[in-house]
Amino acid sequence: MANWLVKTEPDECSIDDFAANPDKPVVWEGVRNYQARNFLSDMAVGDEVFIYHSSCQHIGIAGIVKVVRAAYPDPAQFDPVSPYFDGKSTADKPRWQAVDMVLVDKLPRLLPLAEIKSLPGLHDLALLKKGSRLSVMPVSQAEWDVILKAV
DNA sequence: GCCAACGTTGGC
DNA sequence: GCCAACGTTGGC
Repeated sequence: MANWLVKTEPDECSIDDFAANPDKPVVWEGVRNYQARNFLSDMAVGDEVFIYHSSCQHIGIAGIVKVVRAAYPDPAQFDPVSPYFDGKSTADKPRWQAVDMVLVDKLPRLLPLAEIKSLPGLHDLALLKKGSRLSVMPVSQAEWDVILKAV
């Protein structure tokens, strides 16, 4: 059992998209970075994940979702119409992975980035590392607890 | 819109 | 294998 954080632009997919249809798994596709992909592959069913809204007006952690289907080949990589299409990917040798997730809770308030930065014990969190662009990252139990407590 | 930081590509 | 050029990320 592990915890994670994923970034998303809310215009693309926000916590409200999870909340709008709580029984329908959201396909977390389009991750096109190898390190992030490897973390996706490490996710297990039942793992809980912070949803982080980036590149938007209200930047921060918006809610919690959980994995309901572990990593499988990202369907978008085979779809020529998709912006995530990858011509170098084949069915027997897929490059990219997706997971399915559903809502656990929308946080009662969005926890802003500035506030996350002020919390103790998060120095190792990739989110706060200078220049880090990692979009899928592990969150330790201690880090998870610190963040949750601050909400 | 700016720009620093990063990852990927491709020529050599 | 090196590294310059390029495209992308993402906070401000």
